[in-house]
Amino acid sequence: MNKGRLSSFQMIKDDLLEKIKAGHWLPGETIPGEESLAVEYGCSRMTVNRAIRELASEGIVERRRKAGTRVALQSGRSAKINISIVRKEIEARGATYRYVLLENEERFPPEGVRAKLSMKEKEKALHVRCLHFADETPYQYEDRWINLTRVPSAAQQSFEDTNPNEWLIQEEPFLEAEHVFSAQLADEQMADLLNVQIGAALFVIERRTWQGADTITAVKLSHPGDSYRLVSRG
Amino acid sequence: MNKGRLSSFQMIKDDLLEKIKAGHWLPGETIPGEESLAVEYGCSRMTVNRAIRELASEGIVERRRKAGTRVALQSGRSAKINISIVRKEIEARGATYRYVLLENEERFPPEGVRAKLSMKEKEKALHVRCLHFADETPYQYEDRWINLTRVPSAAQQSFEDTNPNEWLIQEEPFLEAEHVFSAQLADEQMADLLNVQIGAALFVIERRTWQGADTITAVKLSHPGDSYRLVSRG
DNA sequence: AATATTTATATGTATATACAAATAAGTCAA
DNA sequence: TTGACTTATTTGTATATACATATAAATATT
Repeated sequence: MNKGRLSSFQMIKDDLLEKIKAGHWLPGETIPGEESLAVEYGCSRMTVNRAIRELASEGIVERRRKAGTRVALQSGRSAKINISIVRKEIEARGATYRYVLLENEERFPPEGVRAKLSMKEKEKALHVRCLHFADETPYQYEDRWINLTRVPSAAQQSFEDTNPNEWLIQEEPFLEAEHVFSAQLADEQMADLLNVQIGAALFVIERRTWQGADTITAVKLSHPGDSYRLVSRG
Repeated sequence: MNKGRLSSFQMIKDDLLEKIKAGHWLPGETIPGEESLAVEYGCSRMTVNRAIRELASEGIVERRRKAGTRVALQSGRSAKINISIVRKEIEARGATYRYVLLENEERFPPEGVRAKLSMKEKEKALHVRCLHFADETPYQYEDRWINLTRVPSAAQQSFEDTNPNEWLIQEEPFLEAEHVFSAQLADEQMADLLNVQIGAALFVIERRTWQGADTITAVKLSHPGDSYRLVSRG
């Protein structure tokens, strides 16, 4: 009954989480039912319901009607990574951001890209390549293809001032994406662009972004591997 | 009023999300208040409240008392990565899993590791090193330190049959973790272990897991970069 | 004009009640 | 023993009501 400053469902949620983490109920074990917890906490079932429902949505517990609520078994672990806008990423490190456009041309995409963008043959896509600097050190090389059928307005963009990354997020804010992370070696071109030795390790992120059935853009982001660290907590 | 099969708050949530994605309300714009949406959908305010509250917890909208609810400005994207048990990862590729233990010794950890495990000086930790094979090809090299103060039972484990990865998940199921992903080059030792050229690209995951104040284990997982792909959707 | 105070309003939470839906467990029939 | 059916229990959702709280906007004060 709202004894502290936090709302009551939040207190209950915290208390349950603490007990679960402390091993009061082990993974797989069933925790008491809503009714009984409501009595224990001196509140209504709805309040307990909300607390547990939120724990369930966070993957801490699993619920099933009639069977009750049990502590989730962690079969693997999931890490949530935030890939923010490059500029912000760089600025967050306290470095100065600079951006250089290398190419902005309508081209017939190579086979692989055409497949990724699910485009018809003999259709042009926009090829944008650019470099993002942190304090004048190359930080990320961006090689992007944009589906012009889906985003025709991209053709009018110069991308001189606004980088394609930020422009697209502005233009198409709610997209689904798939990321592939890998380690690759720098070839001559990459070494030149990122100012590293040929054969240096690169941390590569490939991202495909779509909405509904339409793929909007496919991009390959390459970073010098010794300086790039993708961190995730949880 | 529950017109379809889905519950009403879910329908409202879906409908709002669809409208937001379609650009009915642009990022930064305020959507109608709960009261007014309740009238529109012919339901109670509480039902609308739940729909919008969930959208807020998913980062789609932002709410402020008196000011109302507005469509969130998308500042970046977040990707959820699932790092499952190595064995399962390998088996999911249709390959046969094999595991070889290389070392299992109590040792004084080097400075860096001692700091990570937040251990006192002159305290031993368990050093376990092993290799995970996919179809007889080296897939992952695991270099792990386990805090024996926190997990004393690890000292009794041979890790001959069960690998430390799975054993720890079993033993200490509820953990918090931090991951760092990076690209590195194979040195002589790595090249030998993973059967790659010296100077090959490695995809490296460093993970620290803890519970409360106690760090339980710190592990470095190295994979041949050209064969390892970490995929995430969302 | 700048600052402090008040007011109005949208969201946030708590609770009681009612019914829906899934399903574990128990019962009965073949 | 097996499978079909029933029932009892637990969670899931909807709603009305009441009050709490943050804060934008309006008003008063200096």
